[in-house]
Amino acid sequence: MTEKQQNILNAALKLFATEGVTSTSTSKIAKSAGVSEGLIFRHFTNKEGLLQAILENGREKSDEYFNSVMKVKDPKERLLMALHLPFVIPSDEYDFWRLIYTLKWQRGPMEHEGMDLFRNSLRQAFEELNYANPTAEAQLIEAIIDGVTTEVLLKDIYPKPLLDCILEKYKLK
Amino acid sequence: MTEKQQNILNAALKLFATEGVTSTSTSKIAKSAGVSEGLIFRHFTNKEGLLQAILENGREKSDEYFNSVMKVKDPKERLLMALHLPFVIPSDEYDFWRLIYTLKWQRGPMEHEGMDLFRNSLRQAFEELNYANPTAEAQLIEAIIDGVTTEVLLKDIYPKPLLDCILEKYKLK
DNA sequence: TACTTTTGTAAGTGATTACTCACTATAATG
DNA sequence: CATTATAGTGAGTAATCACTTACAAAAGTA
Repeated sequence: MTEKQQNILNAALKLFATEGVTSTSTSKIAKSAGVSEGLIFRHFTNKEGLLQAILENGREKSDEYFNSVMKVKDPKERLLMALHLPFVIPSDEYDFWRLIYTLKWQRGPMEHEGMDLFRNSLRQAFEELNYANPTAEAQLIEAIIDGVTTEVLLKDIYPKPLLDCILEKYKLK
Repeated sequence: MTEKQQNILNAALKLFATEGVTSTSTSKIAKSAGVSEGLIFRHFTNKEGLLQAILENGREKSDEYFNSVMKVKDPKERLLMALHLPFVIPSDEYDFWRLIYTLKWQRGPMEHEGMDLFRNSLRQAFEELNYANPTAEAQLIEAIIDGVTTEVLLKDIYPKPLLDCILEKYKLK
């Protein structure tokens, strides 16, 4: 991976996240990355290929988050870990997650293998805790993580009081 | 409002919601609405004007939802009403709400007057119920409505078990 | 009926789009 | 050193973009 190749990826991620994929032209990316427009196509075939490269690049990060939750054995601890997720995203990853959340509405939610394992591990935690409807509970906690992450990415909030409210609902405090 | 004018609004809403605003060309809208492309500009000045017309058109709907919650006096009943919101959206409004949720990431969340009143009425309900941090609680319930609405709009879920889980967390059952 | 306003169209406009091509500079390899 | 593969450029391409303009049909109004 050359330096210019990295510049392209960085510039494209920032532009895709802030202005949207279709509103970002390849010429704008090239200008922002300080390379010729042709180089984008040499390295990434086309605009879609560039987007996919960004997505693959970030998938490793997201898998780490999911794994850090799944490896926790104690069910209560695992839920605690899951509910912390929105608050442990480092701000230099915000652009990537904004991109993910934007793409959801045009291309559907990301549904790779790791995501399924994550969902199952949550459901299993609720089963072990004898919740009445573990599947629905897993769906809800996913929705909460989703909604809270949206708040974190779009507004600037005070994490602590919000997290306290969440944990109280699940009696994890 | 002519029939063709309505056709344009309907076609544009559907295309904007499913493919995104910037990926939808005015010629595509015209073709889908069965009118000449020029008519779009006669009636709505430009593409942005068309989007604004759609948004104003839908604001009445959203205000009705918020008002139906705010007019409830009893705080528990009001929270109950608010948490029902994601499940009372009729499916013929899905396109509009998908559009709203998409735009959030490019143009920021919609922040009109009615939204502020809604937020305050939720905070006040938590105050009356003597919650420790009403502001954070209002933020959380907003995030939950947001996340659950996302699930409703993007996946097909069973509303009842999910709603049950939510109400149990707030001891509203 | 005569006149004005509104609604609608078809054929344009220049600018921008994603992408290609011919070519050069650099680096790796035998 | 000679050869070959890779990295990089800049000037193209046709297609599409949002939008305009000139003009006709329709509808309202006196």
